Parts: sequence; structure tokens; C-alpha cells
Amino acid sequence: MIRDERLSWKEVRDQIRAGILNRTYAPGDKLPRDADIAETLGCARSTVQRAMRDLSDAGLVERKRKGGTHVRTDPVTRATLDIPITRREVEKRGGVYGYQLIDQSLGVIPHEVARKFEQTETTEMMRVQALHLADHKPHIFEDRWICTDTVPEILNVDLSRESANEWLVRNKPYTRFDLRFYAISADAKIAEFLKIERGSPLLVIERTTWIGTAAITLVKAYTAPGYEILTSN
Amino acid sequence: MIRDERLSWKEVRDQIRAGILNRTYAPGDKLPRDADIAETLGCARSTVQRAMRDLSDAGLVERKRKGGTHVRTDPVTRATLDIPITRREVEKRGGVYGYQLIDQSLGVIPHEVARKFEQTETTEMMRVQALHLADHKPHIFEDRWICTDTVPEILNVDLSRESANEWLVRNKPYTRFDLRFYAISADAKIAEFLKIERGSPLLVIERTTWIGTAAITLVKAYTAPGYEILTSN
DNA sequence: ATAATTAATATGTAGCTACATAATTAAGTC
DNA sequence: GACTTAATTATGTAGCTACATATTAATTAT
Repeated sequence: MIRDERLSWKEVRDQIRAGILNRTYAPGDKLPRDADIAETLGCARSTVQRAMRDLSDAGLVERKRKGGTHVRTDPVTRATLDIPITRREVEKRGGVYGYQLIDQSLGVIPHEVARKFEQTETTEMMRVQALHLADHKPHIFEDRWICTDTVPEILNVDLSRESANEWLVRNKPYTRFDLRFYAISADAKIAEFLKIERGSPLLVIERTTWIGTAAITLVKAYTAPGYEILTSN
Repeated sequence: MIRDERLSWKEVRDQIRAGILNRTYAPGDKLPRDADIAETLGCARSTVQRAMRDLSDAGLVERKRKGGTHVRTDPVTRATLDIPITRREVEKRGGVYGYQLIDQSLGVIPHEVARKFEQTETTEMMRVQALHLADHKPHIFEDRWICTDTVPEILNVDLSRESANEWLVRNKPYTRFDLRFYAISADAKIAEFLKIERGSPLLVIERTTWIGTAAITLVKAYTAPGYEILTSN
């Protein structure tokens, strides 16, 4: 308890950040070298490095070898989002989760899908449409394409029992993904599935995943009205 | 160039990750101690630590002192979002940025706003409504409350010249924030400002910021149709 | 002058040691 | 047996050294 003789990297980080916030170091300014800061504060360079990495991760400063550390000129709000599998999301809120397969078929992907997979040719993939329920009410309608070349096993999975969302996340981990949020107006079909009025505003979560460069799946999740995405901070 | 005798922490991370992905270590499983992994792979414990911290940050594993490292049972998609100031966002896309103050007034905040600021009483704050333009067309309509207790300087800022968005980000850095995305249907007022049809689906970005526990601002940014939020991976 | 090469420099990484901290487990104690 | 206390243990942090890497700055060659 009577320690605090040595500075922790968090204290160092906070001091540097304070210097940035109070304009000792203004946007664009160059900060002293790690070694100099270490000497000034009386700690090891490795401690300053740790602190700097955190500030760099948070988007506050930019570091370059030989170039030194600069305060970023265009501050950004950097947020972390956790998108769980839908079952977890519902259950964590204390709701009862339900799942319902609507349709499953093979077909040639539209150009738009090929583009999002970053591939040039349109190939045949599996299309899966399903409904996630929360407390027996429609929660998310998902429209998904699964690459049967990359994930041939999916052909033998009974998707009426287990959601593709869950099966893929558990059995086919991705190495890269792309997320996109936007709002649309519910068309007749989606309105019917979600049991809402046509024209209702919906938040869509679109996710594309790959293993290396091989496409896995592209899913558009049409969330029921009132759905919100929150940051995890 | 003939190095690669020593393992880098990224190689270590990738090996551990591979072990998780190929089910050598299934969800819920306990991983060996850092020291043991280090010995197995022939590197220092600090290198394993670095690798583990990365996996932990990515949400793949959970680490606890004495408890050890476990593969997370509920995989999440952890994404990082960068939300720049609106000017930057428009300019980065090569567009011409414009700004227009619509209304500025003092008033008592609604209960909903007080709740989002996590404070119990409703106090008086400044309300600012403004329009951000991209290529001379409405891009984002923002409806903002600014806490004049925390940010009294705002009373002397000419918000017809400079957007509150920009002024705050440059002059009043926050220490904590909250982000929320959802979709709404444009009401008459918003439709008029954004020059769109009433009932159009809109993506709303809502952000609350604090310095310590003191409220700074709450802004609802109503984005024009077609607006998308993308991850930065 | 311009281009190519070399030196200088700040950050990044790897390895080591020592100790701090948080949890869990084991050992006592009533 | 229930509760408290102490030992154990795995991760976390701080400090040090040495070298790697990327860039910029200086120097030399054309």
C-alpha cells in the first residue's frame, strides 16, 4: 500500500494524456522521445512505451520510427463494439431465445454479394433465411449467403435445428471480417417476417467474413424496430 | 534477413490462435501457463504475455490471475469503429463540407436526456440544432444538448461559424463516452431539414460524453438516407 | 543539382530478472 | 462444519539490456 514509488504505465499514460488535453502538446505537436519522457518522469523507457502504445491504440497519438510521436490532428472517437451471437444477446437480456428456419436453397449470388466478398465472379452459394425470436416475438430476420466452396460441411448441417449464425461461429472461425450498419425501410417480405408494418425503419447489420481470402459468409441482419447497438465501454 | 531464429509475439499469437481455431483448445478450455507455452515454443514468457494480451484484447481468451487463461465460451465479433468529426468524414471522401446553424437556445433538459447523462435532476443546458452538408446537400442533422455548467465557454462561441461538434472535440476532450446506433423514421421536422420525404428510414448516431462524471454533451446525429457506418479493419 | 549511398535516430521487439497483485487452495481455528 | 488466515500460483508490471526496423538526415558519387 505504501508503494507508489515507481510509476505505473497507466500513470505515465494519464500524465501524457493530461498534457495533450491541456494543450501542453497541441494537435500536430511532436512529443519528446520516449527516453526523454522516461528520464523526466523517472521511469524506464519500457514503461513509457507501454503507455504510448495505449495512447496510440486509442487514436490520440501517432507514432513513427525515427519520426517520433505526434499528437493526432484529427481526433476520432474510437469505439469498440462487441457483437455476440444472437442467442447470447437475447439470453443475456433475460429473454427466451427462439429460432426458425424460413428458407434454404442453392443459387448463384447476385453481383452485389460477389462484390462484397471482393471476388470477381459470381458463383453458386447457399442462401439461408431465418428468424431469431426473443420472447417468442420476431427479433432479427437474417438473410445469409454461405460459400459452399469454403464451407462444404454446411451442406450436411440441419439448419432447421441450429442457426447458421451459431454453427458458423462455432465451427468456422473467420480471420477477417467487415461490418456495416445502415437503416432501411421494411419491404413487404421483411415486414411480414418481423410482423411489423411495411415501411418501418429498420437497423441493418451486415457482416462479411473470410478465412484468409476465401469467402465464408455474408449476412444481412434486419433487426426489429427498437433495436439498438451500444458500445461496450 | 536470415533471422527468424527468435519467435515474434505475432507468430506466437498466431500459433495460439490456430490452436484455438482448430479445436486443440476448445471454447471453455484452459490453456497452458504462459511459462509453459514459452518453454514449448522456445521463447521468453514476456513474448507469450504480449501475444496473450492481444488475444485477450480481441476477445478470444479470458485471463485471470492465478486462474489462468481460458478460451472464451461465447465468441463475439469485436470491432473497432472510428467516428471522425463530420468535416473530416466529408472531406476524406473528397466532398465539399458545409455547415449551417439552425437554432441555439437555453432550456431545461427533458428527463430522457438527464437519464442518458446519468444524472437525476433536470438542469438547464444549451440546445443546438445544426446541419452538416456534403457537396451542398444535407448530410447530417444534429440535435445537441451541451452542459453549460461543465462547458461555460460554449456561451461565448459563435456557433454559426464553427460547429459545436468541432469546437467541443478540439476544446473539450472527454474522458468517457457512450455510443448508440438505431434507426428511426424521419418526422416532419427532420424530413424538412434533410430535404427528404417524411417517413424515410434514418440511421441515428447518438453520443454522450463526460469529463469524469460531469456531463459534456449529448448529440443525436440524424444521418441522411444511404449513410453507412463501416468498421475500420 | 540530382541521385544513390550511408549514417543517425526514435520507435519496436525479444530476452532476462524481480517483484506485485489477484485468486484460489490449503491449513488452521473456533 | 463454517469461518478465517496463510500459502500457493498464474498473470501483470517495472526495470534493464541488446538489437531490429523504419525513416529521416547527411554524405558522397554522378
